[in-house]
Amino acid sequence: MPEKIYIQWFRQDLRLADNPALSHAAESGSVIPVYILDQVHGGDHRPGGASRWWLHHSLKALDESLQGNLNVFQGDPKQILQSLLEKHRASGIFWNRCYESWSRNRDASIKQFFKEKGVEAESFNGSLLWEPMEVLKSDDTPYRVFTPFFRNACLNAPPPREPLPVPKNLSLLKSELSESVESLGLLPKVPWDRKIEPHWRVSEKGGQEKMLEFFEKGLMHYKESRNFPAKSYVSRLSPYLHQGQISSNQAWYGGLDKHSGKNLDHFLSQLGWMEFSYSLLYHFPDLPTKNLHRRFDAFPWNDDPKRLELWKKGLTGYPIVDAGMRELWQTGYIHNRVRMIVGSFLVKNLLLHWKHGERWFWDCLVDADLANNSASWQWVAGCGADAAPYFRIFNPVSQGLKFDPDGAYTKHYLPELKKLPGKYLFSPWEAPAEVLKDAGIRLGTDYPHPVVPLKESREKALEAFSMLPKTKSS
DNA sequence: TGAAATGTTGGGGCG
DNA sequence: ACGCCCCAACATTTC
Repeated sequence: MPEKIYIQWFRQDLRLADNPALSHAAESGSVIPVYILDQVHGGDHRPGGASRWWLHHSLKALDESLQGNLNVFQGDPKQILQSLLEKHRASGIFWNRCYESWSRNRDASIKQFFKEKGVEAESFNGSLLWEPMEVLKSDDTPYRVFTPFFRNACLNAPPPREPLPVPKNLSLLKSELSESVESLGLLPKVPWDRKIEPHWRVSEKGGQEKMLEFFEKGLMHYKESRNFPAKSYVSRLSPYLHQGQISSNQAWYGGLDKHSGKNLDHFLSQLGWMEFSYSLLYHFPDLPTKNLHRRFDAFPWNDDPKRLELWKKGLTGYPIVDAGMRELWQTGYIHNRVRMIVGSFLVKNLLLHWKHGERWFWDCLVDADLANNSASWQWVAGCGADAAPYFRIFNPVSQGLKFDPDGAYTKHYLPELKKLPGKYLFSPWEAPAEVLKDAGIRLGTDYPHPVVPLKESREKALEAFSMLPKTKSS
C-alpha cells in the first residue's frame, strides 16, 4: 500500500527546524510542501513592499532547503488547496496557526470544509510561546497590562515547547500545478531593494546565524546597550521571527541555554512583548485600525500631507528623527529606540494620526508584523494597551544627545551633518552662523529648518490631549 | 521604555 | 562668625 500523502501549508513559518506542522506531516507520510500567496484575504494588510521583498527571498531559500520541492501558488487558498488535494489524493493538510482575524476566519472555514469531506485538517502552534486563548486573567478577560501578563500569566504557565529538530527522511513531492516563486511578482519593479539587500541574509540559516551572533556578541550587553542605535547590541531578529525563519521558541531556549541574569531577562521580556502584542491582536481584532482606548477617537489630528511627506523622507529638520527615517528607507529596519523617537515625533509633535505611521512602517519594514506594528503604534500614541502616557513626549534633541552621544548613528544616515560639532548635531538651528559655515551647512539648503518648533508643538499636543474626554473605556 | 517646572539642599563668596 | 545670595545638584511634581 502506497504511503499516504499530506499537504504542509507554509505561512509564517518558513523554516524546517522547530516546525510542529511539518514534523507532524513528515511523521504521517509523504509531504507536499506548499506556499500560497493569499490574494483574497487581508485587505490593506497584505504584505507591504519590504515584506514582499523579504518573502521572495524567504521562499527562494525555503525552496532550496526543500531541494526545489516547494510548491508555490497565488490566489484563494481554499480553492488551491482543494485542487491540490484532489489532484494528488492527499489524506490531509497541516499548518501552523496565524492570529490575524481574517487568517483565523479563513483557516476555520478551510478546516471545516476539509473535515466535512473526511480529510484530515489540523493546525499547530508554531510561532507563539503561549497562545492567546490560554493566557487570560482569572475572570477570563484578556490582559491589558504587560507586566502581569508576562510575570503572572506567561511565566507561571507551563513552559513553552522545546524546539523540534528538522524532520528526518522528509519524503517530498512536487506538484506540476506549482508556479515559480518569481511568478508571484514579489520583487519591486523599481529596484529599490538593492539598497536594503546588503543588510540582510534572508533564509532560515541566515536567521540562525543572526541569532547565534547575537547570543555571542550582543546579549551580554543587552540591558544597558540596546538603547544605543550606533551599537549592534540589539538582536535584529524581528524580520526572521515575523516570517518564521526562526521561532520564538528557538530564541527563548537559545538564550536560556547560553545566558542568565538581567541581560537575559530583558531579552526574554522583549519576546514577551511580542506575545503580548499577539494576545492583544487576538482578543481585540480591531487593533490595527481602531484606538484601543476609544476616548482617543475624539482626538483632533492634523491633516497635513506635506508634513507627513517630510517625516517619511527624513526631512523634518530634527536629525535623530531624520536619521531614523532614512535608516528605515535604506535598510528596511529601524533600531527600536529610534522607532519610539520617530513615532513620538509623528504623533505628538506633528499631531498626525498614528495610522499614517503604521501604514508607512507596514510598507517599509522588513519586519512588518500586524500584531507588533499596530500594538506598538498604539503604544506610542498613548491610545494602546499599557501605553506610554500621552504626556510622555520625547525631545528629539535630548534623546539624540543621550542615546547617540558621539553622533555616529546620526552622521551615518545624515552625512550632510558630518562636520557639525556634537554640541549642535541634534539642534543645528541653534548653531552659530560661523559653526554652520565651518561645517559646510546652509540651513534650508543642505539640511532643512525644523518643520515645527519643538516647544510650541509639544505644548499644542499637551493641550489637545488634555481636551479629550476623561471617560475610561475601551 | 520622558521632559520641564518647581522645590530643596548645601557649599562658597562676600559684606 | 553670621546672614545673605547665588547656583549647581538633586529630588519631587506636573504635564
